[in-house]
Amino acid sequence: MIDCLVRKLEQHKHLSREDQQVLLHAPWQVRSFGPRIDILREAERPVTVALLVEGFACRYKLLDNGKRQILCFHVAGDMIDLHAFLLEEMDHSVATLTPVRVAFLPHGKFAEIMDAHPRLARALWRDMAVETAVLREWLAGIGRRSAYGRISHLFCEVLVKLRAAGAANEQTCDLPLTQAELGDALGLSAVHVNRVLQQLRREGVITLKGATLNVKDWERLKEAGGFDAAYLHVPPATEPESLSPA
Amino acid sequence: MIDCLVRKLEQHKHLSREDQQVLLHAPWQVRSFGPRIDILREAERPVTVALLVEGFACRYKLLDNGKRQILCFHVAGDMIDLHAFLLEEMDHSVATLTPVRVAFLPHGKFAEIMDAHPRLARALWRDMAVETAVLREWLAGIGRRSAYGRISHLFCEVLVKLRAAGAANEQTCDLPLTQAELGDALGLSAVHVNRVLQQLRREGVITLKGATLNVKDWERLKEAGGFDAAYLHVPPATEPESLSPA
DNA sequence: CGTCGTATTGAATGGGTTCAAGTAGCGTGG
DNA sequence: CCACGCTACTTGAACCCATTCAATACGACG
Repeated sequence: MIDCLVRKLEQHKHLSREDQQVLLHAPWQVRSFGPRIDILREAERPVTVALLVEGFACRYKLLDNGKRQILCFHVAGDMIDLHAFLLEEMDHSVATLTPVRVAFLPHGKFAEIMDAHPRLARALWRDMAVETAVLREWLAGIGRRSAYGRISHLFCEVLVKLRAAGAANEQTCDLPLTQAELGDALGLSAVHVNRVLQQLRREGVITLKGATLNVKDWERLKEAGGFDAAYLHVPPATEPESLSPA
Repeated sequence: MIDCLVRKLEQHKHLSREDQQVLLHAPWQVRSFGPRIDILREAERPVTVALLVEGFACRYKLLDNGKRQILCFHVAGDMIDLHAFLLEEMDHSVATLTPVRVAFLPHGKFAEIMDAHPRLARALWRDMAVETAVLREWLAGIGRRSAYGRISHLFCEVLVKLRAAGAANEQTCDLPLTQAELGDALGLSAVHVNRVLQQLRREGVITLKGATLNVKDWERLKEAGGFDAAYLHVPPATEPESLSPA
């Protein structure tokens, strides 16, 4: 169960048997949550670290003007509150999208492991750096791309990330988001998301039905979003270069 | 010289004498750069870590549509390429704004220090988490705030950050940015930045002349930007709550 | 004193929002 | 099994914030 984390960390660098064991056998406590539920709220001070082991979640911020910005999406294997471990207080919230299961581990225990296993600490640190790299790409996209480009880019990102996590095939993956949520993630209104989606469908680039995204023309989508997977820092083998060009 | 880093790290938690010494006496190599120069470019693979010891710099991304997005600003005491240490390859560029001095340390040496001094590693890790927190706030601002709000918010942030770094007084600080650069940071056109600045001046909220920002009405600016300093995770004492309310 | 970069101004355009109404899909209870 | 009600999705029209283009002013500096 915890091995979704081990698997992810190992994608980049092999972990020693000991490092793996210490993670797997730590006293994690697993809890389940329904969909669209806050797991952590801004200004909270968690006493545990949390690992998403199943389902989809997202970070978000509520602004004083009543609007919401989704900051990133999380899938199984992601640590969702390392920030609070390092900074004490949450400066944003984390909510579920689908039903999820989350494994918790007390800060003290986690700190012990980190201090005693620098390799493991480094791997988690690196993982956080990847998350930050994605955040930077989002910033660039929201700041400087058109709605059409942003949506295309997000779809590229999701497909590559889920393929790397082994949770998607060639051109299809889960995307359990309403159009309003897509808007909140991309800095757009739900109405405009709707119109752009229709355009993408009309052009035969994608299909989006229920919670399933189907990329029918990868090259076109990539082009539309100006997508270059480098910032995701996934092993090249897992990139979908091999997708049917039409 | 390197103590700008030590000072920053100590703001949060005291470092042992040994931790301090190991940082201060590492074999740093200092180099100077002129203004508006790239220090690191996207796709590069640096073999050192870099610490900004004097001047202002920024990260940025160039998009395929020719536009630029500035991702964050850096001041003395900031590590500017920990990402490349963790991820190998730069996924964005770092450029100077003013003339700067940068201290370099080989990755190998840095890795040794990190592995041998978990406390120090944790402090740097924490520092990176703060940078990420700021990035999230930028994302929320660009995604969901008006131009007027974004500019106000940025000015609040800069003032608080520089005050915390001891590089600003009550209401005045350096801001060595052209309006075009402000636009690139905020996802706005230079023309519109200009118009909003004039409005802020007209309203008597700020003054911005050359490279100097003067906040004449902190409360008003804070209100306009919906600013709440929590995300900066600076010690409360350094926040400018005490500013003249008019 | 000319020149180059930065700041300023005006007018026209447009991408995206907002508001409002209508439709489709789906689980629930009668 | 159907009516109900919810939520998500869709569509149209009016509006507006911000962009773009283009011209002008300013100011520092050689």
